[in-house]
Amino acid sequence: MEFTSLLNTSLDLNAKPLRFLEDAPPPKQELESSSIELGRHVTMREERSALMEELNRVSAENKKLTELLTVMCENYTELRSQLMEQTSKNLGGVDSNTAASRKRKAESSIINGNNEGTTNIGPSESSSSDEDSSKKPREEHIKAKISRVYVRTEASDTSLIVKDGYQWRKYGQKVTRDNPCPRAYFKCSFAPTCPVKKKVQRSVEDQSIVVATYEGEHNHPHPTKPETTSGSNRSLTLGTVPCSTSISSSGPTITLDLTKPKPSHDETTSLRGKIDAPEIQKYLVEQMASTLTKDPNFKAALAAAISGKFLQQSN
DNA sequence: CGGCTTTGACCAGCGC
DNA sequence: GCGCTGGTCAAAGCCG
Repeated sequence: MEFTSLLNTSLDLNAKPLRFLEDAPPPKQELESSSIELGRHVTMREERSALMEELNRVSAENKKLTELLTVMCENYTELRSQLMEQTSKNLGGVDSNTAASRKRKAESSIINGNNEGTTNIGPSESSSSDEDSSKKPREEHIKAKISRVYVRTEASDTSLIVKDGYQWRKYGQKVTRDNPCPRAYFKCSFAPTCPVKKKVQRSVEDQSIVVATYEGEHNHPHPTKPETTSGSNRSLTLGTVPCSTSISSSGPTITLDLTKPKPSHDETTSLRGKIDAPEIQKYLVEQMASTLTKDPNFKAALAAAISGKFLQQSN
């Protein structure tokens, strides 16, 4: 998703820190000398009021950022739903042979270096696509249909259920060699002919993260009503809006996936109210922070921006 | 009673 | 060829 086309995500480091440096009371030594110069006219009350003012400004900015995040999520939701509709229109029928056939070799080449075995949660595990980009077009066809979703749940929650709005039927569970946590296999049961499969397994390194791997594309519209997976409410979601971070197979893009279950027209409006709930906002911020801090690209960009600002300031 | 989950058995790919 | 492994099948049991 092209968030950058919707929002200016550049780091505006001038916003807080520099203004803070300008407005905030000077360091202790300077404060002493300046207070001497000013004849001790700077009272503690003035200092406090300045701090309060700064605090209010930061709070307002925080609120503004929260609203920005909400808008961003809504835009993403809308775009994704549009994409899903277009995809379902263009791909009315999906080649079921590729989904049904046992293609362990091709699959392992796709999954290798991704999450299998290493289970690195972060952008370094961008999926497979880069490694195999020089290989056969058939693999490109397959990889286009494989996506990965990371969902943070409680580590104590042993259920491998990821609510995404679709209806899934569990057809198997297996303990794999690389991961002591069992892997669950699901088929889409919303439409009998739907070839989509889903594998759900906990991450080795962080058991609070559940990795859901989707294979294939739904050949039916998204259920209008949010479905509870397998009729169970055991999965950890926030009300009816399961929030998850997802890393698509098409690249290392990190997205905040709020489309599961995808809201319908009237639900889109109600989504705003759900997102406005404090617990949702808190969770969103946590998810965002978690995702961003795990992204080396973000860290590098942040470090470059900060160092750049320091250099600029020193000059 | 229908749909779902569980779980052991089976199958196929892969490496040695 | 054999063993290991991941993926799937299908019977049995559970549940609303």
